[in-house]
Amino acid sequence: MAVKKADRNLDINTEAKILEAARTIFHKKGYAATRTRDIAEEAGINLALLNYYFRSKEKLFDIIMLETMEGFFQSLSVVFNDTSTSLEKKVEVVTESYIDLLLAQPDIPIFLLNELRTHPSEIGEKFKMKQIIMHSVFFKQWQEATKNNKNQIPPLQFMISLMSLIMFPFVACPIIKMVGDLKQEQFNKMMVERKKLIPKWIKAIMKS
Amino acid sequence: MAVKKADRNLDINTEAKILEAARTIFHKKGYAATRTRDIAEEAGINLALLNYYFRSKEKLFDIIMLETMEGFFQSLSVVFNDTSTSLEKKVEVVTESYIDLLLAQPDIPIFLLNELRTHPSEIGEKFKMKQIIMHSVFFKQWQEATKNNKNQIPPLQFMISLMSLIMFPFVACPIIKMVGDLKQEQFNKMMVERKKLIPKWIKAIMKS
DNA sequence: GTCTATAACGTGATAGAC
DNA sequence: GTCTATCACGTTATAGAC
Repeated sequence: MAVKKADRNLDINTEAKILEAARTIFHKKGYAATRTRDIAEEAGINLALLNYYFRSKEKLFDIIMLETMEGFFQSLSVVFNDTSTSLEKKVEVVTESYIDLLLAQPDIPIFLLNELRTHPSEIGEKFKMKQIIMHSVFFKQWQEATKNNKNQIPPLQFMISLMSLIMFPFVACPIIKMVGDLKQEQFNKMMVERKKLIPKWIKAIMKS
Repeated sequence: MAVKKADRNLDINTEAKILEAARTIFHKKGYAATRTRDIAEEAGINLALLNYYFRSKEKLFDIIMLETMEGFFQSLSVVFNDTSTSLEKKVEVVTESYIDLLLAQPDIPIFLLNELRTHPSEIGEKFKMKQIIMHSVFFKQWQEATKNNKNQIPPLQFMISLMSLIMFPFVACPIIKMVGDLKQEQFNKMMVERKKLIPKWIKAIMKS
């Protein structure tokens, strides 16, 4: 018997509803600008229930922050440590998968960067990002590929540049839309084009 | 007659002291996380005095937001519209001047980007950034220089990439310091090295 | 588990003396 | 102009009925 659902959340439990709402609001507005009332309303439940499940705004935020960082760095770790693909292929895959990820969730980068800066938390420190990135297969391949260049680019500089080209446009989205006079749809189309451009540019940089 | 000064602000007027304090705190924490009490304390004055001079937190913020945007885009506008320099020189100058600017005030980019995203204000709209950038001498020179390339890079894509390479490292500073295990001093040194790397990379990209 | 009502607290803003 | 004291309000968190 089909049941009409005004809200697709009706079939999941309350805890999950609150988590999904918290994710949405925190990502969009950041910790300080978020009110627990907004989250409760977004979840379609009462404010008291939020504290019943998660004790406090801070504890709820920590959960969202942790899962967001995990989700964000997991893709990177998987691609970077694939021993079966070439360096060039890795650049293509990481570009494409991150642009797809950010087209779906464009608020993630600035959320993470802003909270890491303004909202002191030990969660950031737990991540062994140094291990994930600086000791990855990707890095060894990159050093191998460039070891005969006359001016070898420092690995960290290269890594930062790749991530800059992929992520910064999403961070600067409001300004880019103003400068280029773009609607959201046109912005997204431009980011899809970037999937092809970035690997090409990276090749050019590596040969320089 | 020399006067001892525990605080270099003692010799400037109260309004200027409040503005300087507001700039510091807003840039560091953003609008929502800033309390007017913090600004008053930083300025070494009483909370009531802040409202006496600026009426409200919002009005004070608008002043800081406006001057910050002006300062940030002014450099760009000047460099981009210099008719006496070549395209390559412009890339060098804009890279160097912006990296110097951000070494002195590293919080500016993420402050601007985060506030433009989360804090609806009409100030952002006042800036004719489209005029400044898309109709600049820089852009005309760039189109001229690349018109014979087989795959001409769209101007906006190019512009975004240049700005990404310069600004994103400052936005991602906390993560970069974690990944690379760097102290602030080492991070700054790396950014100084980037002044030479970025123009070289941009040349490589233009030839691709 | 879920709600209503309210306590407890923090923050922006003002009144009024000096 | 500058301060102390306080108001007014919004927000987090809890008590207690159901």
